Amino acid sequence: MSAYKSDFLQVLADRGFIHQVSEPEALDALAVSGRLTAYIGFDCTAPSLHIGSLLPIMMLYWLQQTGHRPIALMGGGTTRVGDPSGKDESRRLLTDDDIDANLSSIKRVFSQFLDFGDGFRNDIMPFNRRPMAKAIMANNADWLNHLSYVDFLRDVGRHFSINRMLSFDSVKLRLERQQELSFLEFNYMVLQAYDFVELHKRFGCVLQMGGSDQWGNIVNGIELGRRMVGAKLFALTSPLITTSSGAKMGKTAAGAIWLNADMLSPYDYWQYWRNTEDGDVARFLKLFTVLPLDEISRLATLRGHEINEAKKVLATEATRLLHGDWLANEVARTARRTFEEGVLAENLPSVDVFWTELNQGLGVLHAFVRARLVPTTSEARRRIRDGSLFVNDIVVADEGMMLTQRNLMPQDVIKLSFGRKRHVLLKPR
RNA sequence: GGACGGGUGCCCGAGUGGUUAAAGGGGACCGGCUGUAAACCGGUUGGCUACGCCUACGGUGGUUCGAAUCCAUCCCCGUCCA
Repeated sequence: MSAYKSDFLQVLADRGFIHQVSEPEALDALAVSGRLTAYIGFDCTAPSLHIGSLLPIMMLYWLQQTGHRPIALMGGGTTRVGDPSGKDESRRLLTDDDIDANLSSIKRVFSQFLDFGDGFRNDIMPFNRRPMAKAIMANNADWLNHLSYVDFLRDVGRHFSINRMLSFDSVKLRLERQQELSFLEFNYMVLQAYDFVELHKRFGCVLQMGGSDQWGNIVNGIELGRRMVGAKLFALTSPLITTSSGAKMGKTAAGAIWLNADMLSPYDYWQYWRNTEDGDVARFLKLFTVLPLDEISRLATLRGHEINEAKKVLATEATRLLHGDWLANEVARTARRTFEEGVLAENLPSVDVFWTELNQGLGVLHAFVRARLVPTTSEARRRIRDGSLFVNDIVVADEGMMLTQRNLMPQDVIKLSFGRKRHVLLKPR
């Protein structure tokens, strides 16, 4: 592991955040000599970020914890264009209303990880020798939306070489695969480069971070900064995180692992981390928790069924960061009761039904759809044939089964399960 | 504007008049084994008021007893030409 002099780079390196750094020695020296301002951009393509964005967020977290100043840049402007990097086809364009709605819904999550001066976070890290710098939230719509086209072309566009742009992966891939790349998307990298320069001018930002697929875009920004304002800028990218069996992170039955609680419950979030593959536990502890490294290396020595302890720590710590202490402990307890003690945990995700429905009898097929354990009644039928639906832990044998008050457990709930892991309580009211 | 090729289920991709809700693969999910892991093995993968009905092969209209498959037209994509 390379030895950096700055806490910032050393922590990121130790924890496995670094894929590539431009001019590491110079950046390291800069980080030692004073406070850096660095940014990461986040697109507003969905109403919530998902765990793919967690890695960049953690980089901003460590940046701040090691005494520097993070900027979370909302892509209110760039989302109107659409990043072609790593995509085969262009996404359909989002409306401005969608983007606005997404943006405001995404913003909230950052205050869990960063201190914007609202006093919400107040971590004291041992290596934090400087007073904490307030994080900045910016939105590139503020400068991109009002650009005048010809001025922009003259000031910025003249610094870009089409020849070179064509050689970037994001572009090259599309062309090679004979997938269309619109002029609109082609401009994304220009706008992103311009963001970097703008943030440099506004806030003295000298470093852009991002996923490894952003390297080309970031380097463009460095180049533009040098040409336009003679700035010395830096790039730092994180590795693409896949599970040890090679899959991309963040896919599950229900879809993406969202960070917003209204799109994925803290319980399900905890479960996601709890089900981490053995081979990923140590790596994920370093990336997605803030536990000290010696504690992590201790957990990493666990083998066989003992590694489950480490997974629980991972799940609880990761959930704590996003949802806070109280919820993290609560969902950990719920999981323990459900999976280890085999008793009914009343805090499992639940769905309300009416007493009158139970009086009349509620068909199992519909009950499972209501609980959102299966998407359709057809699916419910298939799953019953598979033997993977359970009512109160008893396999459902008859698709015509009716749920009534007789199915209520002493706690006045009916426990529906899909497979061995996913449970929802039906609560009459 | 012209020529040629193409648009099939979550994705890739077969299929050129009927037995096709559509081969095959990938992905995903469930089950078994286990440790709420991986690997492996098995199953499932359009909807519904369900032994029947409905929707589906870019859109619309047509030919036919019958169309993803044939015809017309429109839209979209790619390659080349202007």
